[in-house]
Amino acid sequence: MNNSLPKSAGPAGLAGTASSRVFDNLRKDLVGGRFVAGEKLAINALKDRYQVGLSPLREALNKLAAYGLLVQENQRGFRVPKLSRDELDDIAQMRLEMEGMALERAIANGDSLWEADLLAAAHRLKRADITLDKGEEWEHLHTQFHRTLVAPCGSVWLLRFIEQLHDQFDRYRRLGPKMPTIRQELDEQHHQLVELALQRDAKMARELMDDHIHKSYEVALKRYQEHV
Amino acid sequence: MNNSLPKSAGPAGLAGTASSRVFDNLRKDLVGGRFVAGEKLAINALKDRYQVGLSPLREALNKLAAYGLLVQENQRGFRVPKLSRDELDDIAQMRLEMEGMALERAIANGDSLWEADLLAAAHRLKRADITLDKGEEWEHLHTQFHRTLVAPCGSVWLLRFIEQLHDQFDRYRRLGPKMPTIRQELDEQHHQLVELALQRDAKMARELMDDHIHKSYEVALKRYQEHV
DNA sequence: TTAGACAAGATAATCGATTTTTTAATCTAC
DNA sequence: GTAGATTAAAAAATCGATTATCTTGTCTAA
Repeated sequence: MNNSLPKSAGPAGLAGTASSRVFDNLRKDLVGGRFVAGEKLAINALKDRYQVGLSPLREALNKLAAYGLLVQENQRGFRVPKLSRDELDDIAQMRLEMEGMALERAIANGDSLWEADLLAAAHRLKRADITLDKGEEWEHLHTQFHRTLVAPCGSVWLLRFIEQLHDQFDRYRRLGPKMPTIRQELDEQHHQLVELALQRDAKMARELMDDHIHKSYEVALKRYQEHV
Repeated sequence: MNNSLPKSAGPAGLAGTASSRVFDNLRKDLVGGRFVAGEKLAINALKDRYQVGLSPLREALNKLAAYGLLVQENQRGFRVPKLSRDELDDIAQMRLEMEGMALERAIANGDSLWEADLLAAAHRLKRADITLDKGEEWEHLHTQFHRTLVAPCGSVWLLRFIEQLHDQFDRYRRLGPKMPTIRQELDEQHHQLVELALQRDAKMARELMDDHIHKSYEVALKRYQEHV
């Protein structure tokens, strides 16, 4: 028997350790808005919540702080970063620049395997949407779709930054309840993005991507403003 | 008495903890090339080297892994990331895009305080160069200069990514011994960058920045090729 | 020979307890 | 009353020891 099934999607292919498990779970919960922004984390409570000892928990918290999903202060532990309009604008602006760049490069580099992956990812996403999002399913497939879209951009660092920005952006977008109406419009764009990618129309694809991020930004902003 | 002196330049204003101290030191050493690329880190040896216990050491290693200066694998600890031509190209390319963008924005936003800071940073850097680099002095002032140059770009995330890319780039640039000849040429450009920034000539400044990064890239590439 | 099983040693990860520092509450002097 | 000192409780950071996993070398059976 071998360990071919990755049990964790942590930093790299880290599997199995308590630290990586709690990292994954905490990351999901932070991105999914299950903590209050600005909140101070009570480490002992987290120990219970994630069923893990102190050492692996602290290691996970340290990683998340370095990743930007937590802030760590002097000798007073960890807290969930505050949200701000300025930061949301910053994140959205950066997404525009970086995902636009990545998409153009991906369209230039992507091979036919990419085309297949893209179609598959879009299909899975659409199907999940019909069944109306049981749990985190749609979120995961959505992330996966955007990841696939830019995957062959040729820059490991660009992909890394984009991923990080997505996590940060989702802290805003996923405030409050779901909005199926707007989602439909955004889902429409996902398919148009695939179309344009397959046609290798980099210019139009980038414009659509800009629009897509703009629309998502408006959703996120609304959520943020309602949430305050 | 208060604690107005920051004792550490860690992730945020983290001061005092053993973890943050060892994080800073390890980061310096990794960026400065005092570890062999690809090397597996012997945690017990690090404990002695940095005079610190296992827990804070592991926390620092976890942070560095999330930051990208280490890689962490399954259940077999930490290692220093390998170097590769492809990655160097990627990093340099990303620096071109991001620092160019940041510089343009900084020139648009920077106030007169920035101008003063910039002149000061350039002066300190030049002076350190004359006294011929005692220890890490020049490196630190160099980092500081580039940081100051883009500081008022208005994007926290852009600054963060640039910082990260600098650390990665320096893993290549700082292989092997110093090269005073080329450094002189690069130092020249630092002053021209200040000139153009003060004149608010964004276009020329960006071109010069591109050239500056290109030249640095050539140095780094040479080092890398000699180092293999 | 050589692939696979096994055991011993080394290393990584985790635990439980201790030390240090912060926080909050109370007290005291003005 | 209020600023500052004092101290008890809480929380963070760290330590020392334990447990789990990997690695290496040796052996055995085909």
